Amino acid sequence: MIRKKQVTINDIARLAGVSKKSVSRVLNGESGVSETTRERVQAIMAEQGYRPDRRARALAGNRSYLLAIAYNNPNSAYVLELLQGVLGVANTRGYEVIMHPVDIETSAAEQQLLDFLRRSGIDGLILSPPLSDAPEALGELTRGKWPVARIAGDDISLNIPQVRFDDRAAALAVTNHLLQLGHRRIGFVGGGQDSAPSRRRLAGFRDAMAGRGQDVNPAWQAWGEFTFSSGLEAGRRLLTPQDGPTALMCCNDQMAAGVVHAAQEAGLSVPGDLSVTGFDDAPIAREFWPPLTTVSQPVEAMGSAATEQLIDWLEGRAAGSTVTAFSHTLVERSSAAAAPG
Amino acid sequence: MIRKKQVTINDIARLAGVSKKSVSRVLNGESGVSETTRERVQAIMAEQGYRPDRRARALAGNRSYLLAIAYNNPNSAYVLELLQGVLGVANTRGYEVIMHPVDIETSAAEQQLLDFLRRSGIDGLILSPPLSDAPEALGELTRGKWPVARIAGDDISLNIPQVRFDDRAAALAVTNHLLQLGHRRIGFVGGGQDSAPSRRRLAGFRDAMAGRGQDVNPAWQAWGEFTFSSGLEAGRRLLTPQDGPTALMCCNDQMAAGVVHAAQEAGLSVPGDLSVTGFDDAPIAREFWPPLTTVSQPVEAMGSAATEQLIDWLEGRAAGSTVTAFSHTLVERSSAAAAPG
DNA sequence: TTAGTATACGACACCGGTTACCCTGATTGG
DNA sequence: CCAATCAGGGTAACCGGTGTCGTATACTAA
Repeated sequence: MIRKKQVTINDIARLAGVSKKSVSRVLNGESGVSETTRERVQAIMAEQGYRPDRRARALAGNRSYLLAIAYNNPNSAYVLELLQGVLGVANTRGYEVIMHPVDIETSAAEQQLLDFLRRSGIDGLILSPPLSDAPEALGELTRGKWPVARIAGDDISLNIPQVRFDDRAAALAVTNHLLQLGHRRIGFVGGGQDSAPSRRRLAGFRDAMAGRGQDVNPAWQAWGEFTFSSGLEAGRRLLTPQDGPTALMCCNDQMAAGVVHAAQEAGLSVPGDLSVTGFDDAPIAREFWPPLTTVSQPVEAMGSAATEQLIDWLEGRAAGSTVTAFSHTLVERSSAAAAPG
Repeated sequence: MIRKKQVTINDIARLAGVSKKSVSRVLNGESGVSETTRERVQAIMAEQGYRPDRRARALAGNRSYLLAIAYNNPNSAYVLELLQGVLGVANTRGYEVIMHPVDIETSAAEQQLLDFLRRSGIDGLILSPPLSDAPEALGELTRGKWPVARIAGDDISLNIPQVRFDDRAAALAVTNHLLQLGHRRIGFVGGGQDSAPSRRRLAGFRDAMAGRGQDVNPAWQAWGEFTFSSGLEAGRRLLTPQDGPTALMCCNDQMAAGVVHAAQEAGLSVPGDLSVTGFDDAPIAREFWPPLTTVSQPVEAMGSAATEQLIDWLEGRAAGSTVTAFSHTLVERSSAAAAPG
């Protein structure tokens, strides 16, 4: 195929009247080059539009300039938004990014990821949730011996770069929002009873309720599977003809949508009779009717941060234990309004 | 980072008692090796778990074993499903895949893609819709001079590998479905008036109507932007209190969802009073209520096919003009039912 | 003054494959 | 019987960078 003859390091060296090693030094910002030489070489590189060949660099330097994102999130928009953030910093720092879907049960994920790490020849791996949030899926991977960064809510203070999202605070915020709207009879719809995010969100929910001296009614709690249909079922179970909740906090938008539908089935109007909140700000939150009040994560920024930290670590510019925390934004739409009565 | 000392071609050569060139020949299926030698070498490669180093191969062979997917589709699930198909064949054939989002207006896309092609050092590029379906965005790229494959509905018989989806037949099928349900007053909601898929789908719609001798009523046609809100507006415009359509065929699921909501606003029940069909089988089609009757594309298979053809072409195994056609599957859910009355 | 030590380079091997070219022995055709 | 051909295989250069080490020059310290 048409592969243009590129300018190589040899051309630059010849034009600058120095050895290729010196060009290499300039390229990598190493010391041992005088200021004048450095400038001359840089000028020539710019003039010739020189771009070092990634393949050669990779081979000689025993690296690949390839990063990967491991993902198993059913929310595609989340994955691509994360990718966007990762790509942004990776590309400006000379890396490419490959995607690595993980669709096996988490128990086998560790082995599979270790294998991938060994075979693919990537320089670093970014673990995204929910995979990254399942300790049993990681094990060896997060001991700091592998070039791995992690995006997850929990900070188990591992020796790898981590990006956190404070689920608990986010859940507290939505719940408070409902409380401020006058709701007192508030229920909770979790997803995957064992999932770490759900547990943290439940904790935040309880914090908020406790903060106002409200009891949490176990009869108003249900656990789904993060899907629309499980939300629908949860809604049908929870929305009893009498003594039902006036608001439901759901652990993701799909389930919230299901709950809204269950309410409509039961002849309840949303948000007139029942307020419902989602979580994540997935596309469905916007595309649903009524549009869902929810909380959003700065997903793209989290991707950028993780990548930045990972590359810094790989290149020895920083320790492998950086932790960056991000927080939510409450997105008020129409599925939550003042409590009835 | 822990980078295991890999088995190299030299090790294999030494163990097999041949030159590394011979190992290379075996590796690449070249001739000039006796059957016995070939088998011996292969046995040793297997035994040692030898995997040729992609970087070295890339450097020496002046290739990169990197493919890219250019995408600008707002439907994330579509993009990731495509990726799944692409990854499947790419990986088994020794390639990695990088993602390349394109978010600029199509007029500048061509230059940007050419730039990307030159700078990134990839071996091949897969153009996905809607980008790949906008002739003005491609130009030079699809003249057969660049290592590009295209996934799009139109076959303008270019000299590059192409994968087609027959939008017209799919639209015909959904429309026929509505006709079979007894509908006669059927409207059409397009997206992006100039978009090629919408035009083809309109053609299919007309085919079906003509096939039953039905007129198409221009008052029952509207054009949105492929978004929920534009579907909502279209629905509000079309669903007049009297003399309105009894069914609406929409060009994607988001718009169909918007239309359904408009119907509910207007006091119409779906599918009782109005049947609505979507297109694409996006997640929302399942997550919406009522779940949308729609048509789905074999997206993953299309990704695989495009990749297969592209690699075959790159490796000189096939001509660059292969065209593979795929067709729809009608997904009957609950948003379309028998015509009222 | 002399030795010691940074500083600023260059030479050269090397990363792990591929490409271009050469060599040898056996077979075949005339 | 000899030349041409071909299957089978080896040698060495090369792809475009980086790592290691040697060395000349200038500067510093004793």
